[in-house]
Amino acid sequence: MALDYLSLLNPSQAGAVMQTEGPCMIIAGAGSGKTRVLTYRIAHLIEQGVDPFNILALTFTNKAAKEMRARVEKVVGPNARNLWMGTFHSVFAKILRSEADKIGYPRSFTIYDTQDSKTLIGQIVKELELDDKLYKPSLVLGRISAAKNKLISVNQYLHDPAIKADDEAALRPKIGVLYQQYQMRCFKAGAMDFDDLLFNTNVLFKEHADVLNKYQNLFRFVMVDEYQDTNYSQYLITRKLAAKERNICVVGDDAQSIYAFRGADISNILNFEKDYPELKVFKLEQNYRSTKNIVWAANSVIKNNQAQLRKSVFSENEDGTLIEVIKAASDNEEGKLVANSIYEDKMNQHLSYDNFAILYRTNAQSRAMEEALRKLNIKYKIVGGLSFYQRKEIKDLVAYLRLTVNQNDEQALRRVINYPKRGIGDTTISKLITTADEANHTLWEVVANADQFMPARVANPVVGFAEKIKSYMVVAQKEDAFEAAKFIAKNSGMLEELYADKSIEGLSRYENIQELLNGIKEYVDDPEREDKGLAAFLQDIALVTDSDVKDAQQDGEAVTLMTIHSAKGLEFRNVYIVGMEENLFPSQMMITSRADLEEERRLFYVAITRAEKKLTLSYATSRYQWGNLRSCEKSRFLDEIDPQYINFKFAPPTGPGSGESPFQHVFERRSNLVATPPRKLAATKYVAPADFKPSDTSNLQTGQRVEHPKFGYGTVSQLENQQGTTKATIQFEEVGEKVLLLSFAKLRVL
DNA sequence: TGTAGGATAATTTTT
DNA sequence: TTATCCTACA
Repeated sequence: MALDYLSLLNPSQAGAVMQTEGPCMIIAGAGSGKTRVLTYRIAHLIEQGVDPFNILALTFTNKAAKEMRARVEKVVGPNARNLWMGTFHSVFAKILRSEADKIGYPRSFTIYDTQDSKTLIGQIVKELELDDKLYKPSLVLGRISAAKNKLISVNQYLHDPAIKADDEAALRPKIGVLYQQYQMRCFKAGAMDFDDLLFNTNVLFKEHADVLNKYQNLFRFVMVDEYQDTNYSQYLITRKLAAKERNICVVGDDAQSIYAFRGADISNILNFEKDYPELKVFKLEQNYRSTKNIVWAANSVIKNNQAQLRKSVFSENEDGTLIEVIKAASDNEEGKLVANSIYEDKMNQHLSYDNFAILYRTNAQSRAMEEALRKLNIKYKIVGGLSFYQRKEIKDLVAYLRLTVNQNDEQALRRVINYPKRGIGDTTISKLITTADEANHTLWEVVANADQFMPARVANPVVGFAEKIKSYMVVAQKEDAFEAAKFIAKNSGMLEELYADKSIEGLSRYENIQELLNGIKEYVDDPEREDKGLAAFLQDIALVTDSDVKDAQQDGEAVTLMTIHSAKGLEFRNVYIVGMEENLFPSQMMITSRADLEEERRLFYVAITRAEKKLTLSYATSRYQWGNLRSCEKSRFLDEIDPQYINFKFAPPTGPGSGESPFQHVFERRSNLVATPPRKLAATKYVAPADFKPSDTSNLQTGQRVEHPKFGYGTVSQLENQQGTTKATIQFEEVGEKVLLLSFAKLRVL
């Protein structure tokens, strides 16, 4: 069997797979078969007789973990399910769940998401009567988070003169106090934020040698993917776990380090060599993913960085097509040109929309792209952005569930104590909080016994609320997560309230709740699930990101839209990197220091290397920002690509009907012309009649007049049949020529 | 206490 | 442009 997969690997890959004992570092260039090596390495371990329960493999996303588990399973069979595989956060949350009492937290602790943390900080700032302009929650949380990632405790923070000087220089001397208060409130609420999961794991291992010992014996083989993205806290956890057996293998690529803003520290790679002098290093430099042109272009970009481990990534694939650059006059036109290009390539090369990805620096850029894709009836899916679990109605129901599991969860309590309305106002809530503070009770104790602290008239609804929650606790103890959630959704009055709202949003909120319940049902019905309780479910979803959710419900082929950050680790045949403009990419916040700019450049490197066959870059000379037009300059990164890999392509002739001559993908290398705002307001905007009904278009003829709900009236000028689908070219009166697929387009024949 | 409407701020990237 | 926050009034 061993020979079997060795034949699939090149010498350095095989070396890394066979090196199972002792510390090992794999420097893996982009597209060099890193996942394949990790997969076979795990498979190899198992075939050598290592029990999967003794293997810990840490990844950065749930998706990567899931994918790797599936791939290992293909090689070694169902045994792979017993692997400890997951993100740092999910694996250690799981461990903390069984050990939390040792460090003073309840085992059913809540995980605060970023929003909970920010809200709490905002509340503390208010309570301490600090200036909320100065102490913005996101800034304060960033400071706290950075401290935790470096394992700086509240006490250390308060007593460190350097930190003190820093905060005072920034005119924010109270950050330490806020950190202290925040930490205390979280602790009281039985809650940990994302960083606490790692911080407290360190505390646990430090203070309880027996526990550390237990996991050292359990995890005889430790593997870490994307090692360049680990922070100090994560580094220390893995070092401790591997201290005994020293069987640790890390995989990383310094050129792809893009999470320094989250505390990731490239020096972990350098530290690694110091910690394990007997280290074996493997370099994977052959790129199997991309064409030569793409690899060369990427190399020409990254060599502008000073700080990097030298390695030479090369490709033996075909040269491939040159990189195309699209220049657009505005963000909307950029969308249009990209969408057109996707449509053309799909048709000409008989591709599926799954082969395309549009990558951008910020989530806000997705909108222009979406609009353009919708106009051409191109299906797309968005990864990231507002997560399902961040929607209001979902958070509301989840807050009820959280409160049922952990009554001290302050943020959950505040969220639902007066939702649906039960006559508990802000005054009452602040009174409850101050009472709890003064009498040194938890908020829940005061809520449950409100009648002892305030007049009956105000206290009654509060006590009633507490009784409700108590009854949920009973249900949750007897029933599984689904039954409990269903009961709570009904009994809380949430379902009723949402059902009564007949607006479009109201309807979709109601559906979202149903979807959440379906999700819980699925969770409970999973035959391999051991713990079907509410607490386990909540723990699970707290660490789910939307890339995971969206992936699960992919239906049919669609173009993928996402930020470059979330594209890491993925690959697509044709990739579009949009918004190649100064102050956008590189981002305005990242151009002041060399280190930041280099991280931004690595991000560009990551983006380029996602493409297998064709890469297209685009930029706009003007862009809407906060409702008004700003002119933009093309990104410095464009000039860093060696021009020999770029196609200086001129535009196809302007089509009839498009009055504003939008098709100018002229790449002007030396042009410093200031953009002229191109956009004129649409004078008469066509509005579809309310009773618009699409007709059967199977017998459509050229010359016929049609109506489209978005484009208005037009005449069919051309019909074209391609592999069973019919393309219609239509001259619309207001928006000009459009090419529509009849199977998608909603047309009414007049 | 609840609501409506105006003022105001905001866009980096994510577990 | 949009979302959230705050204030004034019922």
